[in-house]
Amino acid sequence: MALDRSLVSGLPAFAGLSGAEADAVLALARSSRFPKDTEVFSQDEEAGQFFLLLSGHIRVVRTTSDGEQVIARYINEGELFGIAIAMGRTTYPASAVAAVDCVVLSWPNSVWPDLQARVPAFGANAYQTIGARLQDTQSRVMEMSTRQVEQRIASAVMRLVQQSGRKTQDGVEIDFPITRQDIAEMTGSTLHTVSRLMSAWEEEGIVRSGRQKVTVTDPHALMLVAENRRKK
Amino acid sequence: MALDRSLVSGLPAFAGLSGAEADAVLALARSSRFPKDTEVFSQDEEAGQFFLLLSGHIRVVRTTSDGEQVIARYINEGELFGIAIAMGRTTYPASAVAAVDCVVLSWPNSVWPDLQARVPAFGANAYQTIGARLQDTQSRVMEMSTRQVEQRIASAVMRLVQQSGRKTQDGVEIDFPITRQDIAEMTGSTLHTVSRLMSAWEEEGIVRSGRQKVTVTDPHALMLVAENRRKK
DNA sequence: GAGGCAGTTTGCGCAAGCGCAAACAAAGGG
DNA sequence: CCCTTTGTTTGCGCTTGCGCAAACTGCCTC
Repeated sequence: MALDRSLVSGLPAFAGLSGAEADAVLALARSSRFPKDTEVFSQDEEAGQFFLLLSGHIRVVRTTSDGEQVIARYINEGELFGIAIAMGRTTYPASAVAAVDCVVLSWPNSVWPDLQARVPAFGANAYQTIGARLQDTQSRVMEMSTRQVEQRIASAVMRLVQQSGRKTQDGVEIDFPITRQDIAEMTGSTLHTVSRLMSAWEEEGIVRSGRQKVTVTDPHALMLVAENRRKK
Repeated sequence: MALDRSLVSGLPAFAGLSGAEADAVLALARSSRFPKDTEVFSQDEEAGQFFLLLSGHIRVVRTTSDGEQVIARYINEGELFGIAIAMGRTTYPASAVAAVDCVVLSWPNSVWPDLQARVPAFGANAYQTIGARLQDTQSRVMEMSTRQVEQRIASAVMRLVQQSGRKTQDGVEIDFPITRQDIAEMTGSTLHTVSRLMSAWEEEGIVRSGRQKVTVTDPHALMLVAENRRKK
C-alpha cells in the first residue's frame, strides 16, 4: 500500500526533497499505529528501525541503572525519532512511549546507507535534527546548572506550550496529557515541588491546571517567572 | 606547505579514509597554533571554519545571558570541534579556549559540501562525533537530574582522568591545568563545594591535588564515590 | 626578594527544595 | 454506583549545598 507524498510534504524532515525523492523515501516506509502508553522502542534494545511521527506525541525517556527516569524530550508531529543509525549507534539510548495514540512511519535501518546515497537531502535533514537536539540538550544543561527550580519548571512549561500548545478560551493548553511527575522528570525536580509551584502560579492567575492538564493563561507572566524577573 | 598524512592517521576523524582521501582532506586544511588562554572561536560569532585539535586541550564554554559560564566539554587531541556547519548552524554555540598551548587544523566551511561529496567517510565521522556528543550531553542531563553533587563531581573527575590522564608515580593526573572553578562549571556547582569535597577526598587518600592540578591516587575508591557506594 | 595576583581553603549561617506522610480528588472499570 | 487506581495537594522537618567572608598560599613579575 503506497503512502501519499501529501502526508509528509511540508515536514522539515522532507524539506528540500523533490516530489520524486519524497516518493522514493516513502516507498521504503511502513506506517503503523501505537496506542497511548505503548512503547515504540525500548532503551538498550537493538536498533532496527528509525521513525517519523505523523501524528500524536511521543515521550522519550531514559532510565538510570537504579530505576530513576528522566524525560529526554517530547517528539512533536513531523519529527524524526529513534535515529540511532544516524548517530552511529546500534542500540536505542532511550525508550519512546506514545503519550497519546500515535501514527508513525518507520524505515528499516538497512535502507539507510542506500537512502543517504540516493536522497542526500533526507540524510542531511536527519543530521540537522541531531544537531538541533544537541543544541537543545546543551541548553538544558546550562539551565540546570545556572537556574533554580522554579525558573526551570517555568521554562519547561513555556517550551511545551510553544511547541505543543493549543489555544482554548482560557489561554494556551498543552495538548497532550502530562503529569506533575512528567514535568518533574523533565526538569530534575520532584512532583511535590512542581505541584507546589503550579498551585502558587494558579493563585497568581498565571496558569490553570488539573489532572494531566496544564493551561497557561498568562504566558507573559510565566516568561517573567522563567527569567526570575517577576515582581512577587 | 603540505601537511603529512602521518599527522592524522589513526585519528578517529580520519578512520576509514584511504591514504589518498586523507591527503585530499589535508590539502584543504591549514594548521595554526593557539597559545594558552587564547580563543579559537567565540560564542555567537559567525562560524567560518571547523577544526581538529592536533595537540593540546581545549575548553568549550557557554556563557549565559547574565554572564554565568558553563563548560560544555573538553576537547582532547584528535577530536573535531567547532563543527557548527555539520549541525546546520551558522554561528558557534559556544566559545573554545586553549587550556594549554594548542596546535589546530582548520578548514573553511566553504569546503564542507565538496568535502562531504568527495570523501563521504570524513563527513560520516563528523556526524558520528556529533551523535556521540549528543549521547554524552544527554547523560550529563541525567546525571544532573538524579545524582547529587558529590557523585557528579566524582564522575566528572573520573571522566577527565580517563580521557586525559597521565600516569605519575602518585597515580593518574589530569594532564592540563584545571581549577576548582572549572570543575564547578562542569558539574553545576560552586568552587567552594568542589574545594570542600576535594579536601575531604584528599583526607581519605583518594586524590592529591594542588593549584590547578588534580591527581587521582585511588581510582577505584573515586569510582565508588561516584556510585555513592563508599562506606564512609 | 618584595609585592601582587590568581587560585584555594575553611568557617558560618541560611534557604531552597527534597523526603516522607497523609489526605484528597478525579477517572475508569466492573 | 461503588471501588480501585492514578494523580494531586499540602504540611512539616531536615539536609544538601550555596553564599558570603576572610584568611591563606603558590607562583609570577618586576
